[in-house]
Amino acid sequence: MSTKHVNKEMSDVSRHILDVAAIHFAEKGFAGARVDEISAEAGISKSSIYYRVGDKEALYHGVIVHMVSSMLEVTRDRVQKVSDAREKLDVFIQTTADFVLSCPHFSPIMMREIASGGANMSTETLTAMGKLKDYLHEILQEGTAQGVFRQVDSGLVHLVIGGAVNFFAASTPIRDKLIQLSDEHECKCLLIEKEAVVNEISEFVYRAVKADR
Amino acid sequence: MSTKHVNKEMSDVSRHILDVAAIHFAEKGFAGARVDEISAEAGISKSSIYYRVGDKEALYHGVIVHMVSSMLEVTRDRVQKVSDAREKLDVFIQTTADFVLSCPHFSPIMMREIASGGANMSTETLTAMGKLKDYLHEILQEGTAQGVFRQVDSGLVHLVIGGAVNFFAASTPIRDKLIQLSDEHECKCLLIEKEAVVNEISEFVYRAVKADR
Amino acid sequence: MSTKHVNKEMSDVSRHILDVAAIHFAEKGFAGARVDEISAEAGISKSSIYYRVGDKEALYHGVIVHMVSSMLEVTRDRVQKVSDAREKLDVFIQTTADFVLSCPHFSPIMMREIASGGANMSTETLTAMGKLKDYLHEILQEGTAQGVFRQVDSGLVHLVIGGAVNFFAASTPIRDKLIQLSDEHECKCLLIEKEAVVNEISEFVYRAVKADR
Amino acid sequence: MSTKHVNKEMSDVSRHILDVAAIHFAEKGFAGARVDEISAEAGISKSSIYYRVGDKEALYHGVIVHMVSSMLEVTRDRVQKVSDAREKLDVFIQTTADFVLSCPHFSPIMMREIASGGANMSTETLTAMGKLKDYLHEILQEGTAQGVFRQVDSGLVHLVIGGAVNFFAASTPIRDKLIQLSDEHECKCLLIEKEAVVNEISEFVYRAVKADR
DNA sequence: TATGAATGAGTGTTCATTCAT
DNA sequence: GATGAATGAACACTCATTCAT
Repeated sequence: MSTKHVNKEMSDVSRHILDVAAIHFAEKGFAGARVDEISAEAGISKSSIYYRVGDKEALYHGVIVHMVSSMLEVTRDRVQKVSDAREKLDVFIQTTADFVLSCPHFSPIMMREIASGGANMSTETLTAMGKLKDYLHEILQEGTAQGVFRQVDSGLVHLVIGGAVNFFAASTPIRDKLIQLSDEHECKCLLIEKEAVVNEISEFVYRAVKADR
Repeated sequence: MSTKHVNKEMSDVSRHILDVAAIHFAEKGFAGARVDEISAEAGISKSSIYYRVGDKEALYHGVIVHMVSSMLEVTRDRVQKVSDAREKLDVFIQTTADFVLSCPHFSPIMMREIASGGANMSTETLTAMGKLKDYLHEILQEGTAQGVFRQVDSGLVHLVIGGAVNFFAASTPIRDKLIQLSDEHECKCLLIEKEAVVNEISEFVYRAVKADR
Repeated sequence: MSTKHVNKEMSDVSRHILDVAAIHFAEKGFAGARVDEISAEAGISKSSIYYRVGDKEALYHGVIVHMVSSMLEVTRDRVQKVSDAREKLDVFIQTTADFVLSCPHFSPIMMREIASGGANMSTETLTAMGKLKDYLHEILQEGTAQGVFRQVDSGLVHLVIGGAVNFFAASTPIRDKLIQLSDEHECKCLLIEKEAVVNEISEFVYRAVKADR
Repeated sequence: MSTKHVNKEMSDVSRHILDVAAIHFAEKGFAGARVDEISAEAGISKSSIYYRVGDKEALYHGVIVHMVSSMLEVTRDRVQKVSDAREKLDVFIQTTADFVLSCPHFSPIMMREIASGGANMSTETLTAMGKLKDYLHEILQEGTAQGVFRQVDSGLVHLVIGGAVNFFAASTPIRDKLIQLSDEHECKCLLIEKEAVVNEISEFVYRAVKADR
């Protein structure tokens, strides 16, 4: 892998390339994505992609690093603005969900990455993900100290939140297909209204972690 | 795609090929898996794979169909054996988790499949997955009718269970890497003992769906 | 580099591929040769070249190893047949020249290889070349012991023989161009009749190494 | 090919570019050399190389023309200073050797050029090389007239001198490798002391061409 | 039934060259 | 004069697939 312009501010062209690349990596995965297609869709020659960003691997890492660091930044900013533990948990979940839902490439890429055992994850990315888990850990610990949350494993909660939010975000096309297949019984679920679902997940998690009384 | 021997009993050789293929599809995804490598590892010539199973896509579908139908079968069998709604929910989660954890290729393959929007999922597979969701729907409806569960969206619960269990199963390598990176603070989570985690997830879900009083 | 069929008898197809490759490596060098052109000229698909022989580097090594080992074998056979030191020296030179002149790819490939400092020469090849030098060393030592040759450095003699023979073999096209350029004065040299040149070189070397009286 | 500034005095910058280029062409050949690398090592932008010197071919010709014309000039100057035929021959060989050994790029480039049949040699270069051969021809003719040299083909002698000197100069790295491979028997050759080798070659050639009595 | 051999259509990557500034 | 940016045209190499045996 070669990475270029690493410490410089990223140019608009590079940003555009990475945005297009993100779509392709999300839809087809690293191995399935085609540099030709990315270049064609970005309206930039293949050689220019190599000139600007580097090889396919650099493209992939550029996409992931940008996503994860953005998420980390957004989450930190928004969680810091509230003080109540329960509210913090809600904000954490809402922020996670907002980010994942507003950036449709995030879930597919992350889920594939997890599926491959983080084979292509840099330490940088892993550290950023670890920080996110640490935020949640602090929130839960604070809530437990205040008696609003029960003693609960933060890793597990993170798993549930991440799992639910990412599965929800990524499974939209599959759910659509499932709905079309089962026309006999009405769709009994609200999984269409995104906002409602996120609120439900938040409520769901709160109920699961709140102190027994 | 060509599929051969679809309705025949699958031979031991074909079974072996699909087992090896599952490992490769799980580790590298459809695009990343190599027919050469599968053939080499299975100890069967590439041409024989084409003769026995079909092309790469047939191989992939063979793997998925087998997995999903196995899961469906196992879940139905075990859920039928209990009668109490709460217990059924627990059995549903335990069975899901047992299956996912005992078949390490399941989560990676499914997560990639979801990430790609079910691009390679046959109607057969989708129907099977829909049935699984229906089981859960019935369990929850029964519990709600009995007053032990609150009114809750079954799609959402399915999402949470699937998300948590699959993320847990698939994220083991990444969690290991994260632990190695953060040696300063003790690992504060129990995410190592599989059985305990599954119980926690079950408890977690029960708390989230149980009736308010 | 990947090498295939290493220990097997080389098939006719592989032999043919290497023969064509030799021409291209001789004319254009390793970097300048094109696998596409070799494949086209050999009438064999590019993929088949990779299937049979391996990558470009394997192709190159295949060519070199075959040449050097052939030369070693031929030289040993022919030198063994004579007993007189002077005659041996003559046979050594004649054999070297015969081989180099009958295999027109040898000189260009060897000269480029020497020019690049043996960057692509395997130990196998180097050892074979070393053996050749050892043969000459023995011949000269024997002659010196018998009083027919003066005390002379075998490395130097090898250099002179190799240099002259290879320069002669490889410089034919350049000499032709030079002759065309200088039409005013008759070509004063006999460098057209190969056999005569080789005899001259042999005579030349003998005069240079023969004992003073 | 485009050549610029051909008739102008060459600037220091262009001289520097050609010097760096010479190293790369010597080490990797025309096809193997990289304009990027030359530009990077010369500390001059690629575009500037095109602006100053021209394309890759112009770079190559610039290097060769400079080398050959330098050699021609040096040889003429030094040969003119002596009058005795034998001494002239010695000076010719010494000058050739001095030039080749002091300019380490000469032999590799020339040997590759010969190997490729002079495919990239301009008439200018060929003429210069022809002149060199003519000098030698005159020297030998003079010596023959004076009865100190036997009747000998000047082309052949040129071949032997050129072959020996260039092979000696270019084969240093390979000889080093050969020496490392054969540690059991002492290195029986003096091919390490450059000056001695050149004297040996001169002696060698003299013995080969001197009149029989 | 089984496979070695062969290959077409990609696939990521390189590199000499150009051009606007 | 000088160069960063951009790219077309290769280029080595891969891989799923086929077919004669």
